[in-house]
Amino acid sequence: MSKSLTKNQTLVLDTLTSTSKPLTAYSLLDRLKEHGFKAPPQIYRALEKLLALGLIHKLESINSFVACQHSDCAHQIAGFAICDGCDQVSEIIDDDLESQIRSVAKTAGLVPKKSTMEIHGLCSSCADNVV
Amino acid sequence: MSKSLTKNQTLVLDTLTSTSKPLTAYSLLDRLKEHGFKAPPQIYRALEKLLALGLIHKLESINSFVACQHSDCAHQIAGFAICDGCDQVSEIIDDDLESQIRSVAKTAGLVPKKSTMEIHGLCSSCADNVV
DNA sequence: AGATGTATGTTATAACATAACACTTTCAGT
DNA sequence: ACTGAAAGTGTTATGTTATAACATACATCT
Repeated sequence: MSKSLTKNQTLVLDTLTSTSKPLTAYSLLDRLKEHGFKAPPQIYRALEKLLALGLIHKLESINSFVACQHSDCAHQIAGFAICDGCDQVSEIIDDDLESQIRSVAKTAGLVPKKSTMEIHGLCSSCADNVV
Repeated sequence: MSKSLTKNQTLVLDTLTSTSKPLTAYSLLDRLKEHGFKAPPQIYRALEKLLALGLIHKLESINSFVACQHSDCAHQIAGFAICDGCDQVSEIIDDDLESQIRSVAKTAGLVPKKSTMEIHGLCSSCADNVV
């Protein structure tokens, strides 16, 4: 059995999982104050661990965190499609994308360790509403 | 001739161009204090304009800015290979990458507006030195 | 029990970014 | 050249995101 999560880690993960939208560290802190959280390091330490376990992802372009939408992403390369209208995020895992990233890294002579790909735009329903 | 840049914009762009490594807004501010810059908004406003003109890029994963390496990046879609050892950055523009991004966006039902792709790792010389 | 490794609570501060206001410069249209 | 709109600047203050540092607690192994 894999290592179980601590109370704080579980609370943070559950909050992200049940929200389905990306949350910032400080909005997590707000939501978890009723559970005794008081200061940013409590949140950031839980996030750090969850990231290392591949259970969540950080969206660098919006300084926010989302639960992984797949079972276990620890070593996968994912792309994210982020709707700027409703904040909904889709996580895309795709062999072509992964090989594309490796190929770009190779072009640059880089041994890749970690990558982020984030696409911003409007989802179909938000695009319809703007007109 | 395209619109010319203001003094502040030129100073910021020249600093980025002559450095060839990514700089944060605050390190730009430090370097430009001798030219009369005194407060963050002066830097951020210049950066904002240069971004809009496609003359620089923001690397979201390290909160830093680099000059565009493709003299006039009308391309909105670029990938960046970032060496965590020496901070050197390569900007990659590649038709396959671009179509890959469009395809990922389409999978997610997103009309893409802007995308970021940043790959972290070690360049060949840094990888050799670690051993 | 003692040693080790990890997690936690807490205070303080560092690092990144923008709001708001007053003033100046630029430049197209009359 | 005048003028009004748009863009740029200087400045102060503040908001937002993230980590350093230190003390304490708790679990696990020998």
